[in-house]
Amino acid sequence: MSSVDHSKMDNRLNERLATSGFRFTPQRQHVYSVLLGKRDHPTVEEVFMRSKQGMPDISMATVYNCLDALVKCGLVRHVNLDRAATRYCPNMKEHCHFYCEECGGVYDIDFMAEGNHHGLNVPEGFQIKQYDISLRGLCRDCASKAIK
Amino acid sequence: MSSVDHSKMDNRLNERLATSGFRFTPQRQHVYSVLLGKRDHPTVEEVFMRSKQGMPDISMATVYNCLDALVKCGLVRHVNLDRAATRYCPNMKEHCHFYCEECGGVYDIDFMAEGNHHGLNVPEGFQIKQYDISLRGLCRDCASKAIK
DNA sequence: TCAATATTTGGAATAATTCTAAGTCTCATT
DNA sequence: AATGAGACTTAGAATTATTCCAAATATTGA
Repeated sequence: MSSVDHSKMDNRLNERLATSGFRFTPQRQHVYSVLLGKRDHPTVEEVFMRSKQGMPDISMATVYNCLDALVKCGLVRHVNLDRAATRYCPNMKEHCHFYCEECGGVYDIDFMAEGNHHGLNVPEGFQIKQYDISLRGLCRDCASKAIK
Repeated sequence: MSSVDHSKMDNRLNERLATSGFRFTPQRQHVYSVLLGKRDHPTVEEVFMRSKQGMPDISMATVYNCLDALVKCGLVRHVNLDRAATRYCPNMKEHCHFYCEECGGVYDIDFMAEGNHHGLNVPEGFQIKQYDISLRGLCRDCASKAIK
């Protein structure tokens, strides 16, 4: 038995894709399972390398396409931390990311009522030097145009 | 009289550069004044174009260098919102960024005790669809190595 | 099964960022 | 004021990330 429950994952994936108007394809299934398999916030390049192990003919363009579809249907988040390549994260629980300026590692940080840093459950020994909060959505003008 | 107080700005800039081990140069001064002049979160390309108006011989590499120096000495923040180019912001007050998915505009959002969205002063009519919080610093391993 | 259309593929094209080497400037020290 | 060391700027090449494109293929609903 693998670490990921495939039938359950596929149902979830199929449903989410469908409600966003996307089709269910082996490539999207595979890329999603790759993300679930190792939750280390890989770059597109890394997802591509890992995906090729089980699906040697998959192309880079398809990996981009799959990741975009997964983000658009709410199964994956994309994370922009520095000026380097975008990273991907299949953890959709409310959480934030800690980026280590020294080693480049990315860690998930949960929110907690009793967290040690204003509700953030920052692990012992981690030093926060800076934080950023960004919101996405529609500005007033675009929101009012969207209604019409 | 220009909209920016140059003597005051130069003092501030000179001091900050010096304490971070950087030199004060006309290019850094100019790039900083360009950022202060129009606070619309420009990309490097945009900063380059604007900088050339008052300093026609400045090069792209220098703009990158200047922006990096300004970020490192704490006068400017760099903002990564989507997969597009990095943007820059000279507002060092505590605030966060709102990115409009439709028009691509970027707006500063202040924190307020009486804010309407959990302490965020989101303007009337703006629709928040998603938010991201990211922290930067040192992870446990890198922090312990840094002490030695 | 069939048609319509979404997706995949590989490669080319574009865009963002970094690197390099040579010349120039700044600053501290004479 | 001259000098030397090192930081900075410049232009362009190189690299890296991402998007675009057109043809082939796969998926879905009728």
